[in-house]
Amino acid sequence: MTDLAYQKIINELKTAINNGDFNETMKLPDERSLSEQYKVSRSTIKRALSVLSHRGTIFKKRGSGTFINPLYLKNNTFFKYNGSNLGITDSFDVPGKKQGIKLISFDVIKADETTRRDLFLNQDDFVYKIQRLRYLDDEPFLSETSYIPIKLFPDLTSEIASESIFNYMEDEKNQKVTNSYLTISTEPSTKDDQKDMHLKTNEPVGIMSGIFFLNNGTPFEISTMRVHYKYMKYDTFITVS
Amino acid sequence: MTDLAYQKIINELKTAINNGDFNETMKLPDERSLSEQYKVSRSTIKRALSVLSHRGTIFKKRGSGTFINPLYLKNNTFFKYNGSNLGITDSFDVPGKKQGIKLISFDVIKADETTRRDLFLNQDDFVYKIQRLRYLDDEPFLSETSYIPIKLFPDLTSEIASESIFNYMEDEKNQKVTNSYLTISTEPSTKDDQKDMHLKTNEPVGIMSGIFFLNNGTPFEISTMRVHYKYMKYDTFITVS
DNA sequence: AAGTGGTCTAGACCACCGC
DNA sequence: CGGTGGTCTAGACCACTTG
Repeated sequence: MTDLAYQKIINELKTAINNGDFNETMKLPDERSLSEQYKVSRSTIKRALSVLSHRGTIFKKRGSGTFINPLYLKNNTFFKYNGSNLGITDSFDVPGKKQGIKLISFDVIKADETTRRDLFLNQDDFVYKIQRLRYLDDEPFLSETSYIPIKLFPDLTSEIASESIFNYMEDEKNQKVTNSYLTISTEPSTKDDQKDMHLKTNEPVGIMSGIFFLNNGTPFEISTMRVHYKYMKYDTFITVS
Repeated sequence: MTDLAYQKIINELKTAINNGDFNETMKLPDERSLSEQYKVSRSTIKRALSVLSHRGTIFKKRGSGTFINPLYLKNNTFFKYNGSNLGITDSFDVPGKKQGIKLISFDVIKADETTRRDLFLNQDDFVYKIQRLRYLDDEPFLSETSYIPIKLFPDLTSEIASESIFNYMEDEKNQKVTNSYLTISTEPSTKDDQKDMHLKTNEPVGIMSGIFFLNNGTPFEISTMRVHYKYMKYDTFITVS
């Protein structure tokens, strides 16, 4: 998949951590040892550890060592950023459950003012409006409304929209979605939510809404996702400055 | 405040960007030029640019150059944690509203197994258990349960706990909370939530639960916050790899 | 072909932790 | 004090974009 040294080390360390290889001490080998072990410079080790640290997998203590973040091992979240794909399909990958997508609607409309602003469009640009319902093992858990400029993806079809658009972009068009802004919030469920996701009247939805960008900085998609509250779990690791 | 080269460059570039110095082309000077200009190695420039890129301030295009993220200039509210404080008091700062804290309980208890593991404690370590209710303009909006090891803060008092603990740490003890690992989720409100935060039975709470770390990597506090759904808003910027 | 960012090295020196 | 992570250097070579 990748032949970069630091990526390879990231993956191997992640595997080792998930494997429980360091569970006794919760501590990783020191950087100089890892450098010898993987036969790379200490800088490359630092780079790999830095990525894992920003993901919240590990944290470092100057003078003491590098440790596994205990919360990472709890691993009880549904929305997981796996380090290589920002799409929902991959982010909500639940082992042992099969994902499905049902296309609810697929239209081309004139972008309204807000959409134009967020996607950097001109007055007369058109966008696809796509509504989809996502399933885990035939259980609906997420309802999604997306807007994509037609000029960025003129040959998008309802067939493509019935599966993972991001994966199609990446596999077939060699374009990658590399950045996203998301705002996470929550609301009581609407009647539609209750019908779509089999919710009781007192059960809420999580809302994830934001913009996705291609790697050249072009805004690609606006999306609002309404998520069954039991599947609404988002992990975040924040570092000041 | 800091005398690190890469931090200084981050701040100077940020100022220049906010100043509109690069607005004509939306492009920053190339790395080799910046390296000469700031009289540091190219690696140090790369480090500074990398931080700004992860914050979403800029993005880089191999072969082309480094560009300002247009969204950064358009809407600064996305960058909520670019400031310098992870505390709730500062994070939920709503202009024009006054924050208050009501201390519900303040105890010292023996840490249970999970707490011990998460805070890296020994068998017989004790922790403060602190329950607080937070207000905006006399309207309760967040209920918080926290655990802090007594050995990290032996002189913590109920008076201090009645105000911002993070600000006290920073101002009086010169210790800074620099990292947090939070899981965000949502649930129907409980009877207690409804009473605490004046919620209707169908109105949910947002839940933010996780660990806060000091800048030396020591886990400082475990916290679970139940938030009135209208105040539950979390912004994220994600960059692949 | 020239210019730009990406990866990686080998090593120096500093700052902090715990014994 | 020894061991750990943090900062920074000077440079080599690679991969991609653009004219």
